[in-house]
Amino acid sequence: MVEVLFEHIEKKVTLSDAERSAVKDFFTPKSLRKRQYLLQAGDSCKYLAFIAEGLLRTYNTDDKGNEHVSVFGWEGWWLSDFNSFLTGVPAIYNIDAIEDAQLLLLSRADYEKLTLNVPIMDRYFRILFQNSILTKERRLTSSISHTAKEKYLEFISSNPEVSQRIPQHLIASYLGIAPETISRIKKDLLKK
Amino acid sequence: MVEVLFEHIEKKVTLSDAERSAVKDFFTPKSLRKRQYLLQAGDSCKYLAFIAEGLLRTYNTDDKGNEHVSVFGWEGWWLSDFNSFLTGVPAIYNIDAIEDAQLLLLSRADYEKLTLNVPIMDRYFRILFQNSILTKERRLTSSISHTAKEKYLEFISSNPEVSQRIPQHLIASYLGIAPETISRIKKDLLKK
DNA sequence: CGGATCGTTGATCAACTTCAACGGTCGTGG
DNA sequence: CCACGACCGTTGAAGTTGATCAACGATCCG
Repeated sequence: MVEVLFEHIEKKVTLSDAERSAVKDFFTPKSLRKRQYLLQAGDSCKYLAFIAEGLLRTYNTDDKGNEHVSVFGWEGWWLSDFNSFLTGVPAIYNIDAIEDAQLLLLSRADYEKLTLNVPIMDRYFRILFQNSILTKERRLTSSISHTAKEKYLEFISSNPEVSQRIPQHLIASYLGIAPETISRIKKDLLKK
Repeated sequence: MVEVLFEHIEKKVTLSDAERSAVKDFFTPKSLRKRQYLLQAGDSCKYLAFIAEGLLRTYNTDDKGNEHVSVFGWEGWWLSDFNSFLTGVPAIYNIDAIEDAQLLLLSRADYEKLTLNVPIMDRYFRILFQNSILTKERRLTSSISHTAKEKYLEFISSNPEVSQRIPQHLIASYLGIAPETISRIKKDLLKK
């Protein structure tokens, strides 16, 4: 399981054997069943979770009781309520499993220790976050300037495999459009 | 001018004198007049720009010729077309000055050198990006789940001073709503 | 002074949401 | 092992929000 993690890390930085074994010790494996929570809003988010296998979602519930998916995570991604994780305030997001999952957890304290003891991990996370910013930037632009149809097509074409694994009403929630609208978009596409 | 930069850096990490003078050498000052471009779409983005003074915007122009502001930057922020900066591909964003500005530029090569020579700067950027992710996360949630009115109110209340300095049609563009809509929202608010 | 820039207002229109009802499929407990 | 309920997607009809188009007024600046 740790191999998935190293594989992912070594796409971005090179680790010595010493570093590799130092890194390994900070992580705790955890498995999650479908529908099981990793984090519930209101709790403090104790961990950064690396997904070795499976599919999860981060979502929040607004004042009117509507759920909004904000992130999907699958093999090779990290999830957490970052704000809660970093500052200790109660989480506003829930995280649960869409598919059974295998995770590697990193606690707040260990995150600090890891980046201090193994400086190259600062670099790894810096690069990771850099890429994450690019992704969010793109999504923001898309969310602001594209139609529902464009957003949907963009999503499935930039995530061809995972989009198959995610129920459509969750994709709708992620894109901020009504599930019925996706239904109609698909119908519309078939006509042509 | 460099003091603004150090002030900002030292909010996140502590620098030794040696580090401080090492860091300083990597930056080139540049001043920009109102309306002047820092970057034009199509060019490659050569620099990360730290804003010591002034106000800038990042925007792109879509197929229909509409401009979409994606980021505002002011004192203490960094701007660039990240993707272009990191990968060298032509920029899709324009960056120009809304107010006269004083910048400190960091080239791609120097960014690499800086983070390699002064590892604590990896940490600085890691923390910077961490925060940037939080901001974008929030904006994404807002953009997906809030009404035009809520987005507008959120923007001015979370950016009380700068929002005064930005023309309203640019705020509209940033929020992805029509300028007329902001006009009507304001009118509506006055009634109460 | 005259044009460019920015905000306002009114009228119309389109995209998408909401509400309601229905059909299919999956999984769990009797 | 079947039946029932939860879950998910689909379809139709009606309603709303916000965009678009057009015209106008104000202000700023060269």
